[in-house]
Amino acid sequence: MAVTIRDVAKEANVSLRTATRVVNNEPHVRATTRQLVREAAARLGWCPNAHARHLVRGRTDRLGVILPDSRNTIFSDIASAIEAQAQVQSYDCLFLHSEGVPEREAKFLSLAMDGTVDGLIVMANVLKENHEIYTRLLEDRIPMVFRAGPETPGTVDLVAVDLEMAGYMATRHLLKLGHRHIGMILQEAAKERQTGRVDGYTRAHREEDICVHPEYRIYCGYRVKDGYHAMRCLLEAHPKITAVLCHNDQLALGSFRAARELGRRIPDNLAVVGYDNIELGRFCEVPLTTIGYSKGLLGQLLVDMICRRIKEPNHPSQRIVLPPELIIRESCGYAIRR
Amino acid sequence: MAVTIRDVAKEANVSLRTATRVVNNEPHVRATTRQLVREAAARLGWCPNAHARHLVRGRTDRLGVILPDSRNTIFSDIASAIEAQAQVQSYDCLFLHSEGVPEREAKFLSLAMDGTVDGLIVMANVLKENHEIYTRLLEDRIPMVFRAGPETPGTVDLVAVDLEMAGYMATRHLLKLGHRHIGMILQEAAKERQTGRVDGYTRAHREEDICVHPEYRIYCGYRVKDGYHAMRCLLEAHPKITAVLCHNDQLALGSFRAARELGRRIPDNLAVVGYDNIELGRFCEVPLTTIGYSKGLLGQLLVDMICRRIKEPNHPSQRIVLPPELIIRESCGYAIRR
DNA sequence: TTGAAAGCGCTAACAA
DNA sequence: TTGTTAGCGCTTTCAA
Repeated sequence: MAVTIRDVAKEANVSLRTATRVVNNEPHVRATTRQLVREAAARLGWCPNAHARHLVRGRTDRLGVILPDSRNTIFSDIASAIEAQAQVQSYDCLFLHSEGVPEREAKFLSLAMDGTVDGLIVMANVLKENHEIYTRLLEDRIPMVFRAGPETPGTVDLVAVDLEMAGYMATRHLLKLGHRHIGMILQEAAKERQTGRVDGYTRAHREEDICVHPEYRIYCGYRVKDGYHAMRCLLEAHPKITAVLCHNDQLALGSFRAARELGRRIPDNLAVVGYDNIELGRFCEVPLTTIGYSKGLLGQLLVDMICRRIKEPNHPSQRIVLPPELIIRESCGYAIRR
Repeated sequence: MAVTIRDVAKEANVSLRTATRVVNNEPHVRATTRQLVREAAARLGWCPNAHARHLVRGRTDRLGVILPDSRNTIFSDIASAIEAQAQVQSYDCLFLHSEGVPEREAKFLSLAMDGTVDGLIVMANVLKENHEIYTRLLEDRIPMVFRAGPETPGTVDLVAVDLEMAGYMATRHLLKLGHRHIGMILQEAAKERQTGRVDGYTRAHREEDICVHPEYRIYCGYRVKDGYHAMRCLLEAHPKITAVLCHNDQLALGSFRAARELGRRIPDNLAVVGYDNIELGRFCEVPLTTIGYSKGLLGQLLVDMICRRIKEPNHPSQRIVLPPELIIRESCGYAIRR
């Protein structure tokens, strides 16, 4: 069967202890002995068994990162940032895509319980179906940090973007451009837990004494096609709408085709604002005006938090809120004629 | 510390053996005893240690899937198909994104060596830097299957799409529409190992006795922005070009903005064809004409192959080639005026 | 139907 | 500098 470190020790005529010393780069081994063991390992093609190692060490130096949607590239961007910082902290990452399926998310959560990973970074969309499991994990002091809306309840480690401010900035931008009928395409899954965007939208309207139309809000899924259908419904139901705020860039991009099919031209007679600042938004035919935030900082904070939680399980929990930034490109055009 | 199955056995006043029988749903346990153990486990909040279990079992029932680019949604689609079939075969999947970085790919390959996964599905873009490692893995009979071009050498399990046919179909479509100056935006990384598209392109031209311009081919990276830059370069260098074949949809979508910046309107005076049939291609402003293939079948075959390889390490290797399909939408418009 | 005990491959406390 | 040995938490052979 597979060659073990015992075989290597035997081959090199040293004890098991010496062999492990060598393969783990521990000191107190004569250089010649070290060489001997190295050669034996290479000759036999020895490869350490991860399970044995993790079992005895009681840790894996591995982080699990639960992502909601593998098709939305914003999560790839954040994942990159997480991975970069994890490397700094000497951790490997396992990226896990729940795709909005509770059973999948639950399975990933069990990876923390069964020791496959040392801790979990959970990116948004905590599924309420798994609420019990989360509670249990938290009670069991399994290291976890969340990326979520600032309004998330509970005492957990968390980093968020100021969604109220994001909604406010985007809305104010549109109002200043002269828009008076601004729709919102929002994500159903975040309806209850992320009210920030709507709050900001409302505040911007109030500030200008402009009436808010709740019927201009439509809730949908998170896929590209959902953005398409949402835009169609919204525009067909409320043709007065001249601008739309989208929950994220993916939905915004999906909505472009619907606008065109209904005879709308972006930005000539329809303005669209996204959220996330994904790469494709810069390169689509009409570059997307959007809300951005520092993905690098987000990833870094998430990793640093989980690492601290792993090292100090009793450290008081912490929440950090990141500022959003309005990125003006072309999808809102210039001020509309009144 | 953590509660072990020993603790559970003690709590239930049974032996270790009986406890494992219960937690693994083995027969030969009296119903009342079973119940006793279950309750004890629940009371103690016992959770099996994955490493211990995998160590002794010698397997994990887990597959590693190496993907080249987390930002290209085609891989999300194929990953979904893989995961679905893996579930049928009772395997879990770990999705690993190499992002074109040799070190990352190498690290993932080691997951098969160290027993973290039972086998590996490698999606395209095998990095030549890791050629040695691949050779070693193959020699060590680590279960691996590849998704690659049909022209990939060696005796390995592999499933491919007929790229020559894909290139032929796309080119012929454009030629029939009247295009005579057809550019190609190709992926640098696949330049040497995937010549199929170019072969098909050439064949279609020959068939019509139309001259092939090698200078109409440009090679670039795989990101959206690479598609943008490639299209700019290509069109600026060769304004005669009226149609462009892209290595994949992601690149095609990235190229749209470049065309617009150069005063080209798709499809009015520029036709674009992609490859992969990603969701966004249906919903961008001008839906993308592209080459598709059965992602479901691709994923299924990949999984079935790796499972067979795991069960029968000495089974003769197999290669399967899937047929491509031309999906006509709007990005090529109608026949151009000559 | 139940249990005692060996051992998966590795690390690390302790001894020499 | 090197070696002996006891586990990590689990599965499984064999015996009762």
